Amino acid sequence: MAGKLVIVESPAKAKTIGKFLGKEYKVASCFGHIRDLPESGLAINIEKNYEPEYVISDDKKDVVKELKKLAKNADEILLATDEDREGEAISWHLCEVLGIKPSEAKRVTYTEITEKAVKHAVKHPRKLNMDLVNAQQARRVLDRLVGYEISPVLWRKVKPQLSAGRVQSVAVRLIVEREREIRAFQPVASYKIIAHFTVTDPSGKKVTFKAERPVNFKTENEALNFLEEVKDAVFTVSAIEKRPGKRTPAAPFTTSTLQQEASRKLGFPVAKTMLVAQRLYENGHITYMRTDSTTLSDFALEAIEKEVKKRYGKEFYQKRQYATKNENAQEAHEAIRPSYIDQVSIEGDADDQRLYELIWKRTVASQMADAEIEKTVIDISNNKNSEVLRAQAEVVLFEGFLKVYNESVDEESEADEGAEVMIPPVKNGQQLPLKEMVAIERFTKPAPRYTEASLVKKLEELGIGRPSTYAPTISTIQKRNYVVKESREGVERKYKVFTLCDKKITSEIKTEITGAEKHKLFPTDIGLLVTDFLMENFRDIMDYNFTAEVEKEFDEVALGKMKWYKMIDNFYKPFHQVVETTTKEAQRVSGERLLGEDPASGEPVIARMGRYGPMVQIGKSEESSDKKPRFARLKAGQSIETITLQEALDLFKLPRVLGYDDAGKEVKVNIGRFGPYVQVDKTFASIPKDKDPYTITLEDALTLIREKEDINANRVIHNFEKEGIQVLNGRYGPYIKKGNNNYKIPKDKQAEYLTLEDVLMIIGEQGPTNKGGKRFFKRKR
DNA sequence: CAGTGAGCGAGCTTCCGCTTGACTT
Repeated sequence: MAGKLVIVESPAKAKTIGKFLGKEYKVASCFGHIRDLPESGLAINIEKNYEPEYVISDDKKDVVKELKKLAKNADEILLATDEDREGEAISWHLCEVLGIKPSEAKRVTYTEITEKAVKHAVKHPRKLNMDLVNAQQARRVLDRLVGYEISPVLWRKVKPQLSAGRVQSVAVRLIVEREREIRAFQPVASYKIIAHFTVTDPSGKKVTFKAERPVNFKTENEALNFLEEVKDAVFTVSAIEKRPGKRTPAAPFTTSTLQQEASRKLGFPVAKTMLVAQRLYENGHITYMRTDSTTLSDFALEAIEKEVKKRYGKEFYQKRQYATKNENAQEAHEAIRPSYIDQVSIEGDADDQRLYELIWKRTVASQMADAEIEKTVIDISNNKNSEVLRAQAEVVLFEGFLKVYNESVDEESEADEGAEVMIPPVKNGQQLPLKEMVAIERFTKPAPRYTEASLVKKLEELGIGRPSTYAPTISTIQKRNYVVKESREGVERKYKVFTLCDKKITSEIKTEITGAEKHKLFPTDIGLLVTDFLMENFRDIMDYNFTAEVEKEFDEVALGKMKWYKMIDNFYKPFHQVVETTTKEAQRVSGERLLGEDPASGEPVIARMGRYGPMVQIGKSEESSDKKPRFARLKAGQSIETITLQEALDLFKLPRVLGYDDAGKEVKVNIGRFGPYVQVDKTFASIPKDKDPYTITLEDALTLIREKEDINANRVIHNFEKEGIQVLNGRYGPYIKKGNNNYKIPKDKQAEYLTLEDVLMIIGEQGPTNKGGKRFFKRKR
């Protein structure tokens, strides 16, 4: 049955468009890129104008087979991939694979997925834009050259298995530099003056409100002097100012802003946001979730107008167009919005519903009126000096979009000490009885550490990365162990408070917790080391403007003003030279730091990067003597750059013998590759996070060992020694193990009653579930 | 799973952007 074949990228989109076009058209999906450079090897022919070698990706073999079949039976093929650089390239790859001459390809694009737009689009195909395709090839080749030439340098000079890339290395640099800023930060103390006044409101009720000195006093002395001066002062209202203001709603969601808001409002990590959004998209609840555009289609605008007027009244409606801020935006999709605005809520689990609700509110609010605000500022003077205290309050006169949605901000503002937002009506010249005044010591704060979402925001501002890669980039830099997401407990800090009450001044020292962090990104030692190395040797690539600059050149290629391989050549020649000289001349780096002398032996104590991570050692291996240095690995949260001599020496308290069990065997505690553990004979038991290997009691350690022995005793269900096959109890229930391969036990069989014949049959029928161990899982990444 | 901190190694590791799977050592 001949017909027309339309190829789009996403299967969910194929379904929607298929409905619009009817039986005459077959709409299929190619699931994104179908070909790419092979994973291993450079696969770029430097001599032949950087000709890339493309292969069909393993996971796309079936897709391509299916598309070929459909193409053979079609009398017309329409390439309807996304309208951006990558989409154009995907269409070109489809041509190459399906045997279509690029000059004869029929390229279809539309900006809005409505029946009218799509039907019009398939009737008016254009030609393939080879300049745009070449800009994509340049992008792809550049990324491969950068990644696959710098990474091996790191293997030789720092540590095997490391990676570098145009996006990830800069992301790590941001975190490294922020951390160094924070470490170097010296808090500066100052004194904040807060006064509380009590007045009687018209109904006769006593109301207390707060006023502050706009600027803090620099020193304790100044603050105390001020309190002394005003001890007997009379306070009066010296000015009242009312200022109208307004607030404007935020633009509809892009991938980046959705990730930020879901993080702030719902506490989602970016990967979770994308997972949930994907589900909402596949179920037809929202538009595409990987987008850099804030544009709403005419269809959506109309629906939102109707919804706002119906739900809130027409004074709440205001039509708005949002220009996309990001210069790099490709705008192949709409903003992220509900597919059907009249659906306020959807079916699904709690996460689905919360994210949908967020998207609904943001979308609707974006087409609503400004909120009108009245800001009141009251100045309070006294008769003892010229200082002015200020009380501020905000009243919302008209809610506007705030009725639906209010965007959050990144930095949690300082905890307000019992602030009274409402100010009772007071008159100019009115005397105000002082209830209490405090001078409280405050400290300046360093720039905040990045969260996953605030890092995405920063990357987007720099034009680095794309909506489809923000979440994967964040997980890559964590997987490579350049960065860890952690919560850390703060430290106690003392601060002074002077209180003026009933004409007496009292002083007090209080403590607060400072520097506590929740789910923030911290660089690891290897992240610090690699960033320093790259900054030293590949400063151009690490420049925050590198991507923006090459993007300009990709644009030149896309406009046909420059040949793509010429552009790459201009970059590669000097770049490769740097790779060569760095490989030849750069020293191996280990971040070695001398901490001091071991008081017991007089040997030097050194912190450095070892083969298995950051470590400290006492003594050096000298060729002349056969004395061996002692080693210990750093604990989580410790860093080569900041560890002190004492902290380093403490690490050598392990391994230690806690005592002996009933049978007189040694109970040992140590920290291994997988964390702290207790050992008796050949039984190892991990020490759970809530216990410390330095302080764990013999009793607790023995309990852990007994529990572990129990598990071990129940581990082996059957052992067919001759055949080298075992039936074992694993983390996910019983399984069969032969050599390094594992096999599932069919659901209708009970592990206990399996005979050797049963087991052999299962092995014969099944492929191993893990394909010989590591490889299988590595590939999935 | 589990000590390590290498001089002689074999062979391997790695990028960024498009898109969704299939189901567990």
